[in-house]
Amino acid sequence: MRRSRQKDAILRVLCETDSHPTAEWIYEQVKKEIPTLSLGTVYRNLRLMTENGSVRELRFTGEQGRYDGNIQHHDHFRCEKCGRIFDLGELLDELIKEKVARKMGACITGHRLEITGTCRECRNSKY
Amino acid sequence: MRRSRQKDAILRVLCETDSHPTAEWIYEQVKKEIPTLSLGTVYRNLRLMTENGSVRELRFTGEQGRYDGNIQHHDHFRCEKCGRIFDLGELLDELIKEKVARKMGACITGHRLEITGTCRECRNSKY
DNA sequence: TTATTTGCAAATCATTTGCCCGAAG
DNA sequence: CTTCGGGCAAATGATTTGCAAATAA
Repeated sequence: MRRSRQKDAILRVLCETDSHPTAEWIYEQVKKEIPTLSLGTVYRNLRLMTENGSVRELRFTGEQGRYDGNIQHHDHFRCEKCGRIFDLGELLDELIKEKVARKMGACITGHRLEITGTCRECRNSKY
Repeated sequence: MRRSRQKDAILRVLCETDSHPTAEWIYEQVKKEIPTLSLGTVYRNLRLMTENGSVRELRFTGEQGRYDGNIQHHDHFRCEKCGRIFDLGELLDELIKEKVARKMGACITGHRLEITGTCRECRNSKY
């Protein structure tokens, strides 16, 4: 994969935020710096980076795809009111995975865990 | 929500399988019985039933949406080779959720957990 | 009767692709 | 040079929607 100004900028923007943005949002940000940028390029590069492991793709319930610059495994909390996604550490312990592996005769390579609820702010907001 | 022949058939087909089918697959099955059925009706009704809680929508992998007639909470194992989705019991224990709730000041309403790997059959297949 | 649901086709929306041109190595 | 990446616009594929006709209550 050849390097480019747009790839650099996309990855930088993604890594500088902790907001798990959509491709669209990244596009808007990078456009400020490279006005000729096209949305297709953002999708293309996010996909390439996901494939080579520089980026993680999150795909929650029915919504648009979101991206995470933090590739270390971690689980997520999604607030059902405001839609924000927060990082949690790795919650699922190895014992559970081993238990599943044994019971199913399967070989486990990963997991995705999303906890949902209402975040502190939304609980405290008036409406 | 008014009852209808197509709603009954859709729900029956979904509950009779354990294959976590797509809307398309359900459509093919029900079409055998109601040849005039349209795909739009399947989508429309699956959505209504998801909203009123008769059906569960699975949407983890970026793939097409899948539906589950078993509405009791349970987690899933997805084989990355054959793509099949197997049911697991409820794996995530309450303690973990409480810990998250306390740390985040959030109120937890649910979770989705998908474990991925290679199932027994695929491990044993030659290719 | 009359309110809902259906079937159909057109519309949406996120994402991907084809193509030709400009840039990277 | 020569190959790969970018911009653009058109294509795709899943899902949703608008509407007139059909059906459940």
